[in-house]
Amino acid sequence: MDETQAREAVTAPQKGTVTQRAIERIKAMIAEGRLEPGQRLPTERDLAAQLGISRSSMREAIRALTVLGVLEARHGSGIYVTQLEAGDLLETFGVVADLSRGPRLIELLEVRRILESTATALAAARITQEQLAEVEKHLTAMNTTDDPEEILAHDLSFHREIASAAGNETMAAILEGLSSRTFRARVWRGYQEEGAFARTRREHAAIHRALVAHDPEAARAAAAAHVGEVEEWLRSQLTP
Amino acid sequence: MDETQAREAVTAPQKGTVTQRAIERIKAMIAEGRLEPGQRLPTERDLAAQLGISRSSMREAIRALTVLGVLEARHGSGIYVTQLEAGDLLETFGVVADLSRGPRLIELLEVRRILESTATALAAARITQEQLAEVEKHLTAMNTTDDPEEILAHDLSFHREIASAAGNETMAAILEGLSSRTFRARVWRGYQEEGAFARTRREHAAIHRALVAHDPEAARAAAAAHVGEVEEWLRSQLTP
DNA sequence: ACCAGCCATGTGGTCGGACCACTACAGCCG
DNA sequence: CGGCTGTAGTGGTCCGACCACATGGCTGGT
Repeated sequence: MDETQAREAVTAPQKGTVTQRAIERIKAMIAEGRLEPGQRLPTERDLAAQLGISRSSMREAIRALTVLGVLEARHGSGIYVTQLEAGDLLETFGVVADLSRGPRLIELLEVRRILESTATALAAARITQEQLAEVEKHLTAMNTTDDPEEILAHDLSFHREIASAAGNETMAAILEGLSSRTFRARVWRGYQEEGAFARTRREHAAIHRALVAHDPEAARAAAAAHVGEVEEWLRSQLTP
Repeated sequence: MDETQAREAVTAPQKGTVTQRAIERIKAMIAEGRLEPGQRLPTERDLAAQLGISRSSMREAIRALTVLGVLEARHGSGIYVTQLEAGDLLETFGVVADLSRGPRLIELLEVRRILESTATALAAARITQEQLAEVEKHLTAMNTTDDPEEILAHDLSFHREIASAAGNETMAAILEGLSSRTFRARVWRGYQEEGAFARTRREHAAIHRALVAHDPEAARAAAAAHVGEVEEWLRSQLTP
């Protein structure tokens, strides 16, 4: 047993699986600042040797941190720490939305209503002319096409631009996850069949008016009503 | 159609790594309801054979879904689908908080302020006598000890009980992540050194009063002020 | 001298097999 | 009948080999 292994034996008392320990070690390295965003890590083989575990276990640890958006593996090049930006880390939030059903779907929508209304209110106070123009672009594009796929895409962009204008990228990323593609697609499926499409258009117009007027309270109310509308519909679907 | 496309048509679309595909396959199985919460999956060896990949790759996929809180592996027993409850899936949210620094920490705190104030307002309207008693238990316990570790624990429980009383488990789970252990510990380190401890006690008392009075507006204001206080302190620390 | 293209090197990605640690259950023994 | 033990089956770990890809230096031509 060499000195490295000897130190490990004292430092790391057998808690949990070796892979779990490896995950914690790497996370700790980043938290302590020993690994900067964008920096390249040692190779899988070296890392495994450093922690005294096999490459297989180390790969599982790396894979775990990869899906969490903390690390990024580039085939043939190396492993890198992500920029640790909101978007990188909160991508997993979409997974939650995708796998949630029934009552939890409504709870998620409730959270979205709270955040979206506040974000829209903030946006009304802070939005610039350029950002407003971008919002309008998606609004008109949404109203001039009949392709549901395209409408959905512009709808998402519409809200994303607003959330971004609120000046909190973290909140924007969370809302992005809560409005993830499959999540909305699932809800939309039966939603627009009930002729609620015109209403959605009116609600978007109301939000836009509040943004133009820089009226936070009106924006909050309009956004809350918009999400609440979907929320109510979904609630009625679950308890017929 | 070239040869590559022809081969893909017969076997499987070669998009991304095999592990990534395996993750998607399992996620899809759950999303489609073919795997129920709590259900036991086939063994790693069987799963690998079914998808035509090696056990190593399958293990990485399983590990990835494990850290996301979707699956749970019990040594010697098997792999199971979690209950897919908010707590299971949003545990990873704590990782984000742990690895966030600087401006993003403030953004996270801002999100927490929005959610916590709303949750506290909801709790004021809905809280029962039993839940109120539980809240009071942590409040008094927090005020009758000097052990910072214990104070922190009761502080966390205090807010968790309130969030739970709001009736939205998903929101409670998110707030739990935003107040994760290391996150708060980091902030507290220098915070209470500035004699802000008495103020924290007053703020908690104000929140409690609002809950007793079933006054949502007062509760919202008290909670917003409470989190905002920490937020302001942190902001001043970052831009000296 | 310069540049394009090739190729050696090193990296992550995949595979198969072996063994260990643990759980669960059936069957045995008291 | 109940507790105990043995055993089959599971996830956990390790090893070594090979593949796919990215990179940078080197070779060959111009």
